Amino acid sequence: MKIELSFTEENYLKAIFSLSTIKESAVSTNDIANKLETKASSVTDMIKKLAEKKLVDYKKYQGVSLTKSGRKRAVSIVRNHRLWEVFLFEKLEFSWDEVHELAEQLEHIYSDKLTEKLDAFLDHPTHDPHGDPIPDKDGNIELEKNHALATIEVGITCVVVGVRDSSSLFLKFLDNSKIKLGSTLKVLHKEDFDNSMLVKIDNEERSLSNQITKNLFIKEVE
Amino acid sequence: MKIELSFTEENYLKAIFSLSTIKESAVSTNDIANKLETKASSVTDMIKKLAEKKLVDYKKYQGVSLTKSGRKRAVSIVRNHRLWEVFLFEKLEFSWDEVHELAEQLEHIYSDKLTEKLDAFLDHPTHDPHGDPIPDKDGNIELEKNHALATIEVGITCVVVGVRDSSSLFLKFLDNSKIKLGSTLKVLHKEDFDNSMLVKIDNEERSLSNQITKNLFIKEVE
DNA sequence: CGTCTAATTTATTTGGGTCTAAAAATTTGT
DNA sequence: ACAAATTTTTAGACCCAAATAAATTAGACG
Repeated sequence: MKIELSFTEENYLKAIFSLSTIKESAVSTNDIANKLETKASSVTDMIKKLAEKKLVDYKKYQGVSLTKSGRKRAVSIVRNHRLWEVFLFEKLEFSWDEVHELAEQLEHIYSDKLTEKLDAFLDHPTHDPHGDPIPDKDGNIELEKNHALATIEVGITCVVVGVRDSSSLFLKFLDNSKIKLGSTLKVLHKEDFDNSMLVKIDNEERSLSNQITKNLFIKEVE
Repeated sequence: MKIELSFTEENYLKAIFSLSTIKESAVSTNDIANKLETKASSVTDMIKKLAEKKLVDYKKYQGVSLTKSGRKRAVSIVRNHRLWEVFLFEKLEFSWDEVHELAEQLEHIYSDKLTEKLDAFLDHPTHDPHGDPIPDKDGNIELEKNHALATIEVGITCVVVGVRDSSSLFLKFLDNSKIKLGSTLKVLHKEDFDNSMLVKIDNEERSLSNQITKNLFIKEVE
């Protein structure tokens, strides 16, 4: 039923998936090479392999896109990755910045049963500790038009368009902090240590914890 | 600090460790080949690699034994394996016979921190779901003076505390036979002809072949 | 048309692991 | 103690996955 894929093949699928959510159009060889820190020629090779396995659609010089089954596979790896991140963060109390590397390993242990049991154990979480949405078991993934503030790069200016966590506690905090819908803010610095962020709001510099930034939806502005 | 080992190298270490707990003396090339279902010549090759990395002591034709650091590494893999088994069994509710295969994968994800956090999360378990002892973080492992059922005298009552052969085939057999950890059984008769045993389990009389009885660890009760 | 850039092909390399066949060392049987 | 049997080691080759450099080709565009 499910083809055995190597570690590397799975990483290519993931990369193509991630690039194609950003770019919409077919993904170029160079983009992939860039993302995976390898050479374009290597990418072409791998693409051919994946095309043979019907995981990507490939026409020479036209870039690649995932087929239905390729996408399915990619999404399920992402699902795995994010579920493990939740596990590591919530149950094992790893810190925010440690979970990614470990999940990179764990995501490749492929067993549908394991994934579903883990999902149930974690109480069907919808987002990982970085604020990224977890695909459901049918492969549906929340279309994030709205990025969490946590995912934004330094230097970008954006406006608040929503919240993920609508608890009164959180809303009260926002109120006190003078952050509201439509507030404009600019990302000045990201602290690797705890992933807190230094932002400028209303010409004031403020530090926001990851807890905050992953629950604030924003839209980039130019 | 810790050398990167391949999946295969780690499996050789595990195999050597497991064989040397049974045999006490140095482990022979053939035994390893047998256990790993490969050829003796391949084993010699790998042994040399491991010897270069100072993980085993190796003198030609004399068999191998683990060095201090080799043993340490092997034990930590076993520790990992068994902790994951506990996790899968207790938290994710996998059945007894499913956990082994998955743990075979998980054990190779090597991170001291992960192991220790997992250990703490599981509340420092001392035995895995098959009844095998979990080494502590310093690499000490409980010396099991578990007897195999095969060695027990007629008339004695005992409880199942583990298995020697943890193949899924064997575990499945036990499952079908309604024999599980903690099952109480009494030895009614030993058949000299084929060394099979007549035992009483759950008030039912059953005959168990020697193949079975020598792979079932039990503890005597009064 | 000529030029530039991105993509592809080809031929090699590297790393990891295994295997066969033959030689060498060890063990066993008498 | 010595020939026979067995185990272990060598040497050489093989296979696979993946990456690479260098040369070639396709497509875009003034």
